[in-house]
Amino acid sequence: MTAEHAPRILYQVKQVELAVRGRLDAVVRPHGITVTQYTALTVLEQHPGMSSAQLARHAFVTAQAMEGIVRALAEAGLIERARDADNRRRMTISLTPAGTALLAACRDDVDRIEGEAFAGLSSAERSALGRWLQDARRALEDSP
Amino acid sequence: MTAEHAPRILYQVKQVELAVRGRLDAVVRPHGITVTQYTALTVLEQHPGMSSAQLARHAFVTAQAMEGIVRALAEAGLIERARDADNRRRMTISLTPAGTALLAACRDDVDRIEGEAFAGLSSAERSALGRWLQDARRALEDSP
DNA sequence: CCAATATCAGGTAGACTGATATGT
DNA sequence: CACATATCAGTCTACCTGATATTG
Repeated sequence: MTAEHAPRILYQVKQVELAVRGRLDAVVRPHGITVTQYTALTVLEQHPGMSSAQLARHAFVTAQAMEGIVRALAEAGLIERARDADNRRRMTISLTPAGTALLAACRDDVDRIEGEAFAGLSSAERSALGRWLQDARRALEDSP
Repeated sequence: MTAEHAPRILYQVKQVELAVRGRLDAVVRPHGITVTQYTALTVLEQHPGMSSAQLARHAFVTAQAMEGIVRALAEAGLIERARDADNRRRMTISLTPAGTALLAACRDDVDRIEGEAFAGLSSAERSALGRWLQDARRALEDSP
């Protein structure tokens, strides 16, 4: 007889991410960007002045992969790059007004998706969930 | 003054998934498959006899996208397809011994990654986390 | 005839490795 | 000279849309 393996938490994380991706795509696509590009934009909103290389490390991808995403956002006029005065090999990235406006235009829809996903959770439970996920990310980025 | 937006739980889910993907890639790549292919294999392990179309719905992708993944797994000799006797337009998929062996060979490494990610959580907390994520997936798949 | 399934064909996005240029 | 950053080029995987054939 075969042992019943309980689904791994890692697997369930991926499943939620897959389900979210489709919903998020429907929200951001009409604005002309992809989910990956949207995510980069939200990181820049929280951390203005990041470089492409920093964004890449943050997303666990190579500098080259992030380059393409950043270029697409720049060509769409959603971000601007400028040489860092202190470190002239670096390009700091900031949102343009159009980039800020795009994020604002998506916010309610994204909040609605999050509301649906975690409708059954209390405020305290949501805090715990957020904290556990944040700890998981940190644990995984520190160890390799 | 700018309001501080607490990072969304959806965002944190994606961050964990990104962090996991890199680690998982290092585990499965030496076996000649990608993370996406590995995930499909684990679904088939839990649900033997699924069709490609069912796998596609499960992963929130089109039948065509899953087709490519399934074909790659079949060409690698990790799965087998057979016409469903009851419904001859369907191809039911099952793991080959090589597919089962590959999953077994990865299991400890994947368990180790999960252990690192959620090292700080008690058994009860892990259960709660798994349940909340499962509920989130269901809520998102039911609503669209 | 319509719905589901499998599959072919072509296109795009995002990931990789490798190579190059430049600034610290 | 070593290292970090930005970027070009080529390739692969995983998505997508559209079209076709078969079965229920």
